[in-house]
Amino acid sequence: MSVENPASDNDCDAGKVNGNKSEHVNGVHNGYSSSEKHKSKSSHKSSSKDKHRDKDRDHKSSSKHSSSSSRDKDKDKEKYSSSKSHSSSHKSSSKDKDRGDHKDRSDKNKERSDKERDRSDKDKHRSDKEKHREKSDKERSDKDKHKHSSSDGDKKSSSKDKDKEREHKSSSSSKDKEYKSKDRDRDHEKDHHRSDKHRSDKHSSSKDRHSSKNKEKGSSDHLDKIKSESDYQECVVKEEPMQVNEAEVKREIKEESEDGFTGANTTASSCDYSMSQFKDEPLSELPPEEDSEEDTPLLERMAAKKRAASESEEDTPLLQRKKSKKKVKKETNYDDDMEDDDDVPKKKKKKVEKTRPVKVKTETDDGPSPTKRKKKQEEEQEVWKWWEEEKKDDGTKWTFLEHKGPLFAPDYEPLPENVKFRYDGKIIKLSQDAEEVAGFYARMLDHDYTTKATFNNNFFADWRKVMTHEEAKLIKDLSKCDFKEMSAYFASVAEKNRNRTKEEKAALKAKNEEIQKEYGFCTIDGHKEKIGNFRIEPPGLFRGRGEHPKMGMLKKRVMPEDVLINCSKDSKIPKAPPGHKWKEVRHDNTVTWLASWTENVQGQAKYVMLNPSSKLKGEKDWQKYETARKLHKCIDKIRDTYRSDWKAKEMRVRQRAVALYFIDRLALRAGNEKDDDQADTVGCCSLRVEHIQLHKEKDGKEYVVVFDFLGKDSIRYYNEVPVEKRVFKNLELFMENKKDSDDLFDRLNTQTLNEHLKDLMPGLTAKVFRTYNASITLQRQLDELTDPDASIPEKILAYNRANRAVAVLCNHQRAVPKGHSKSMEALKEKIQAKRDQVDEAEEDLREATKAAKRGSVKEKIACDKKKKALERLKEQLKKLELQETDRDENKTIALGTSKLNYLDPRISVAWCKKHGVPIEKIYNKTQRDKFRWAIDMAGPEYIF
DNA sequence: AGTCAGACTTGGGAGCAACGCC
DNA sequence: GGCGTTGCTCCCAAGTCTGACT
Repeated sequence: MSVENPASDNDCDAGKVNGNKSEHVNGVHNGYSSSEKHKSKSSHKSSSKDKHRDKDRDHKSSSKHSSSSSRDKDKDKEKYSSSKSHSSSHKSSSKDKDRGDHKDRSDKNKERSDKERDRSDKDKHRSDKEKHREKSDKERSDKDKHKHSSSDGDKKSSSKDKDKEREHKSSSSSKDKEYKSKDRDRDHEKDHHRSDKHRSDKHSSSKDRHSSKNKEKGSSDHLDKIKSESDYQECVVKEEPMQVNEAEVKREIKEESEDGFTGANTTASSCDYSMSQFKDEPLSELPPEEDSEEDTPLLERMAAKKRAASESEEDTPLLQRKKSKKKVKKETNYDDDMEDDDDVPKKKKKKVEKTRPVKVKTETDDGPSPTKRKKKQEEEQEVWKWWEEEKKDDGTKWTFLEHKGPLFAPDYEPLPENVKFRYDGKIIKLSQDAEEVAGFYARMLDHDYTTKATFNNNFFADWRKVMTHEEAKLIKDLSKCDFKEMSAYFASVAEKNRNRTKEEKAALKAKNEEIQKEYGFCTIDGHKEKIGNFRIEPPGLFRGRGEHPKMGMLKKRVMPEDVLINCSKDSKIPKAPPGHKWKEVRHDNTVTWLASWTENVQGQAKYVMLNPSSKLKGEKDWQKYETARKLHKCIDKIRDTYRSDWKAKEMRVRQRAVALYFIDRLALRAGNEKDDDQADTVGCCSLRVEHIQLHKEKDGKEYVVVFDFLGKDSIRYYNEVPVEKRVFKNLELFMENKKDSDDLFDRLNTQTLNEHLKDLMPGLTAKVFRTYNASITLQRQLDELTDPDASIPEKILAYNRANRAVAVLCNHQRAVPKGHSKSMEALKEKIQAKRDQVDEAEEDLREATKAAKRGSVKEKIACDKKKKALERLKEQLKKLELQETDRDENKTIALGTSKLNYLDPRISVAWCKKHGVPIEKIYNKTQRDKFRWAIDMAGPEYIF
């Protein structure tokens, strides 16, 4: 198939509107009879999507501005900078948008209530919509029928999915050809639609936006590549077949199936792409095209070959290690060994002697200074080596649990008499409840939130609810309220707190430690463990992220009467505060929470749970990484499966396959459906047509998909990804006859996706791909970037770069730290000063060398000294320069999340041990506590 | 089969303590 | 010891996923 259309022409497809929008909205449940409740929800959703579309436009146009401004700022950046400018630009843009959005918001609120009214009407119309949907499907197939007289398969696609499934099972493989020719014909068709007016405003503006972004992007860089993995295609298509690896692949697959892999039938043979083509380039890890030192494609390919060769052996060292450690002879059963190794969290085959708490000496390299000694002592605390114990498999989380219950927020302290609240210029003495809530708002007066209409409206409505009758009668307009004195008072209190004397601070610290001691620990199965959040959330105003419709609502004070306590029957039951009682005391050992309550704003349950260093959390974490490692073993098979599914006859299967490809390759989140009373954010399954743009050619690359949407926490995901032609064609197909606000994957949801994944591998869910790809990326980046002969600071920089690559892959962004530019300037000055010193020292050395040549022993000694001084200075300079690079590269990327949640800690531990880097340089105290199991068990040869 | 509540993980930001430099 | 900076901890919102219920 040849490329027939210029790049932008795909845009028009999204605009080819016909048919009823809810056809597609409801498509997820296509063909199944749904409950009335569901029906109304679905139809409801379609109107909300119009709203979303408007919102998204706002968001997009504002992002255009910011990207160009940040372009100027970031002009002089070296590597990595371009991808960051995207992210930073987005953050500022969404803030800008927030400020100018009030009107919009109230309109939307209105729209929402209209929607509520319309809901019942929509229910009525639903059956009509279903008819429309069927009609539309039929139209599609009719169209195809025109083109291909033999396309009987597609006629069937107009009927319900179940029927289709049945029919397709019996239909022949000729349908593949059909699809191919349909694809071709759709290309033709799109040519006709080029002048379609739907391409117009939105698309031209978005094109502008993207072109500005491209400029901003500048030359491609390492991290961008990791994120966009732009040469995935190149790898797949151009990579030389590797004979040796292919053999290994076959062996591995055989082993996998022997291992009990019960995946769906992979039809690799019928696939256009042979396995060897991508065996060596897992989706997560692609050789950059044209980058500097560490990124040459040739090198990468060589590394990939090396990797592939070593991958097949990867478990052996581990096994050997384990065997030698345990001195257990298990030579006869390979599978058993494997399980022993990999499924430890699930079951330990060999019963390990139950460990008592032991003093664990941590791996510090600290010097003997008093403070450090103290620190060291703290680290030598009692540690429960739970990972050496046998794991229970019966679903119970504990047998004994005792704790003090949660700590409640302090009671409200009324304002001093001299702090006044004014309404319409007049001093008003508020009742205590009204004053407390007013205080919540006054505290946030300087915050962006109070410029948002939604926030203000919600706050005011809830505030009025706690007012006395008289207050409510009087206070009717928020704009007439003057909270300034209150705000100033809170600011002064904060100031005073900051300036507390040493003694006051010490007293406060002691008090907090006391509280921590009393409430911060629990006893679980004979061990004392730290609790994560023993404080009940204090009342305040709800701060939803992004455009949250409930922002500003009052989060009420939680009372003991709202709280459930969970502990064991035979424990000392915690006492409710005097004069109060618990809502309930239960003894449920199948859950891990100690206390819970339901928060009033969203009606969500909140829990008091254990600290990440605890057994319960650690075990779960360990298991998570083991599942990801299991995925590593069958990832090729799974990739084969979804690639062959791109050609499936059923739309449902095709959509699932393409979605899975995105989840795997781009580490997208699953994307559950959301209600209208939450911010409009999406993940893979909930992507809408408006969130992607298709370009047959963009910046010299073929079949580019541009993703632009708000993900979790309303953080923007923007990525231009060249995809394989088949994916591209499928996307065109999915977008056909849909509106911008329609679901891209209308036959897919997270439940069905995860069900499918479970069939491919037990325990597999969409989330596992993120963990897997993050961890494997770290491991490979570390292999690639670490120079064994480099200094420790250089190695740490390499580690941070590898970590950064993962953060970019997972789209973990942060706002540029407040004082960033200032601190960078200071650092630059420092570097310049050091350079001057180096120059001076060089000059000194030159003269000293001259003198030494003709001079005495004394002068030679002086020369040596100068030499050493120069070396020292150069080293210092290098360290500073590394610091500069590291800090700047980190400007808009948040490393913490990936480090804490996605990277198998054993990879980092092994790397530290292998390269002689102290673990403290990578993990701080808290992180070391959390990952103690990994630090203890991983040797330098550990492989993910 | 669909829906929903419950349980748990993931996520960025605010605030403050600790650190390092002068 | 003062001050600026860094990094840690806490906070709590927002996801994912499961399993019970209808």
